[in-house]
Amino acid sequence: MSESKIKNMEDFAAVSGISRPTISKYFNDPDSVRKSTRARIEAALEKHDYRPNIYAINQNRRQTKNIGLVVPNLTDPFFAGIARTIEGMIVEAGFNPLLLSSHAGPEQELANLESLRAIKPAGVLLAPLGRASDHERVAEFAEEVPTVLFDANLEGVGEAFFGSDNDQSIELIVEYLCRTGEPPAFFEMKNPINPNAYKRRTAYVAAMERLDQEPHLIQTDGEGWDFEEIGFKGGTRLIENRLLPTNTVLCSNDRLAIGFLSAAYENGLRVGLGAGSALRVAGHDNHPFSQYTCPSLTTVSQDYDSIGARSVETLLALIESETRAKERDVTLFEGRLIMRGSA
Amino acid sequence: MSESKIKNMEDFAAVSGISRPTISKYFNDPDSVRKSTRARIEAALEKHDYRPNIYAINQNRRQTKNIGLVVPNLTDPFFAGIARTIEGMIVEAGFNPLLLSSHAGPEQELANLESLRAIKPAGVLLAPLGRASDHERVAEFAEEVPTVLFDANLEGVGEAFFGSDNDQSIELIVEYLCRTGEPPAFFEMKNPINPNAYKRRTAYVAAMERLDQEPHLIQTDGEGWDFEEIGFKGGTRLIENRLLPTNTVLCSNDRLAIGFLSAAYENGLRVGLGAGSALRVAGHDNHPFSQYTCPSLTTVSQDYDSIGARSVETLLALIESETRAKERDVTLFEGRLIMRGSA
DNA sequence: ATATTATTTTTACGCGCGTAAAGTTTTATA
DNA sequence: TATAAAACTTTACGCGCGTAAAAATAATAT
Repeated sequence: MSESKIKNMEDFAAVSGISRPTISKYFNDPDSVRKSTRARIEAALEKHDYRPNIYAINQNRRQTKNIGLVVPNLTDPFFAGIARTIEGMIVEAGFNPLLLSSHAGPEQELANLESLRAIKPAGVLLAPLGRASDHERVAEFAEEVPTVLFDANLEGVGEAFFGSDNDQSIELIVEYLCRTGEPPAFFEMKNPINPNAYKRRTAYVAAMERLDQEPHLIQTDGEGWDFEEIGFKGGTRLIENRLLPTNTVLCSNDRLAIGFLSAAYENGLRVGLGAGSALRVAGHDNHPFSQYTCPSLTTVSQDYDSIGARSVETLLALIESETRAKERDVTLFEGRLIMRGSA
Repeated sequence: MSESKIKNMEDFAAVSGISRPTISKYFNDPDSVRKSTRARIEAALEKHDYRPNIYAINQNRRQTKNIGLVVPNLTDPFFAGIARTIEGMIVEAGFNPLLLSSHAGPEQELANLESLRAIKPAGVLLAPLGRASDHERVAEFAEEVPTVLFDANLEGVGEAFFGSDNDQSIELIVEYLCRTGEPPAFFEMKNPINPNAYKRRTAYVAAMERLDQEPHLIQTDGEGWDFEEIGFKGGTRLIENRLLPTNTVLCSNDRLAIGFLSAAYENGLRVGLGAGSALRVAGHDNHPFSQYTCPSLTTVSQDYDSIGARSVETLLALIESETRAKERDVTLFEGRLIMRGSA
C-alpha cells in the first residue's frame, strides 16, 4: 500500500494508467472490461487503496444499490434472526442492506419509510406491523418504491407477499395435540396487532371443527408487543381462577407461550407430557428461546429461509427489470412441527 | 401539496422566492436565517414537498451526519435493546444512526467498519466483540474515525470507553447471595469472548475472599455466542454428575443462567429460595427474558441508560469540536440488584 | 434621517463520478 | 492480411448542492 494520496477516480486513473471512464466502467461491473485491463486495474488497486466515493456514485446513478429492510421489532429475537438471514442474502446479491426496526410503533414505521426514501433505495423489504400500520401511507410508499412484504400481509400493498401458511401450520399442531391428548384451547390476545394472529384464530377453529372437536378461544386483554407479559398475566388469571376448559393450551405465538409457561410455573402447575403433568402448552414460531423454556416448548417452526429467499429473489428481479410486478404474488410456506417437552 | 415537480434546490428556490444559497443555509441550520425568511421557506415547504438530495449534500459537506452504531450481536435481545436506546439518542441529536451487527464474528465486525468507512461517518459507537476482535485493525479504524467504545473495552482503542463496573455489580450479588444462603460458586465459560467475563471472574474471587469464603470457579467448555446452549450443556453435566460444590450458582451472565435453569428443570432440580428448592441460581445483566424464566431470575441490571447517554454525549462533543479526546475517558457505571425467584 | 450591522442576492466555482460521443487501438473472425 | 467488432481514450457535460466573494437590501441603532 503506497502512501500516494489518491483522492478521486481521476487520480486513480492516472496511477493505474487507464482512462477514467474505463475505471468507472470497471467499478460498475468488473466483467465489463477486458481481462487484461481488469488485471491492471486490480493490480493498481492492490497498491493504492482507492475506493469510489459512494455519495458521488449515488448522486449520478439512476439507481442506488441500497435495499431497505424494515422489521417490526428488532428487540424480538425472532425478527432479529430473520433480519440477519435476509441481510446476508442482500449482501450476497451485491446490494447494500439497510436494517431498520419499527419498534412496534406505526409512527416509527412511517419514519423508517421516510428515511429510506431519503436514500433512494432500489427496493424495500418490509415486514409491516400489521393492524397498527398506517395502511394508506405504507401503500403510498410502496407505489413510489418497489416494495415486497413479508411476514405480515397488508392487503394489496407492495409487489408481493411471502409468509407462513397459518392454516397448514395450525392444523398441523392442532392435529398433533388432539392425537396425543386432550384437544387444545386456543390462547391469544383479544385484539392482536398481527394479521397472522387472526389467521391462526380462524385456522384453529377450522381445524378443530374438522376433527369434530369443540373450539375454545381464550382471549386475553393487553395491547402492544410485550407478549411475554401479556401471556403471563393472562395465564395467571386463567390458572388462579381455574378457567381453563381443557388441560391443553395452544398459544397463538411462542412469546405468549413463554409468559404462559412462566405463569404455570409460578402457580405450581407442572407442564409437560408425562403422567405427573397437569397441563400441556404449545406455541407457534419456534422462537429462539423456545428451546430453553421449562419445559422446552413444543411449537411450529416457520420456514423463514424460504420466505426470506423468495422475498429477496422477487425484489431483485423487479429491480433488475426496472418494472413492477404484473400481478401481486402471494405465496405461503408450510411450517414444521417441533416436538419438545411441553406438549 | 401542489403537483409541481420540484427536482432540486434551484427549483425550490424559485417557487419559494428565496435565493438558493439562503435555502441551503436554512437546511443546514433553520435558525441561521431571519425569522421571516424561515417562515417563507417553511410555508413553501408545506406546499411543495421538497427535500435536499442527501447524496449531493454528503458529497459536499466536510462532515456527514451519519453515526455508526455497531453491536456484537443483534440476535441477542440485550444488545437489541441497547441499540434501540442509543439509536433514539442519536436521532434526538439530529444525527443519522446506522445500526450494524457483527453477528458474533470478527470478520463481520471488520466488514461493518469497512462499510461504515464508505459512508464517511462523523463518528462511530462500537461495542466490540472483545477477545475475538481484531484489535489492531479496529484500532486503525478508530484512528481514522472518531470512535467511542462501550460494553466491552479494547485497551487503548477509541476516544473513550463506557461500561459496567463489574467489580461493584459482582460484589453486590455475591454479598447478597452469601447473606441469604450458601456462598455461590461461579459458573462461566472457560474461554469467554467477552472481556467483561474475565472481569467478573476476578471480581467474584475478590468478593468471596473479602467475605472470607472460598471461591469456586466452575468453567465449562464451549465456544461462540450460543450461551444458552453452553449453559444448558454445562449445567446438565454438573447436575448429572453431582459436581456442584454448593447449592448456589452465580452465572457469569443471564444467558448462561437461562441454559442452566433449563438444565436444572430437565433434571428435576427445583430452583429457588424456598425450603423445597435444591438450588439457587443467579445471573448478571437483567436480560429481557430473565423475568420469564422458571423461576424468574435474580440478577444484576446494568445501567444502560447511563452508558448509552454518556457514550453518545462524548462522541457528539468530539464531533462538534472536530478534535480528538485529550485523554481516553474510561467510566464504569454501577449495577442494581434485581431480586427475583431464583435466588 | 443617517450610520451600522445583519441578511440576502448574485455570481461563480468545485465536489467526484456517470455517461455520451467521437476517434483510436486492440482483439477476434475469416 | 484484410475486415469487422470490441474495447479503450479523449473530451465534455451534467448531477445537486456547499460555499465563497461581492453587491444589494433590510433591520436596527444612534
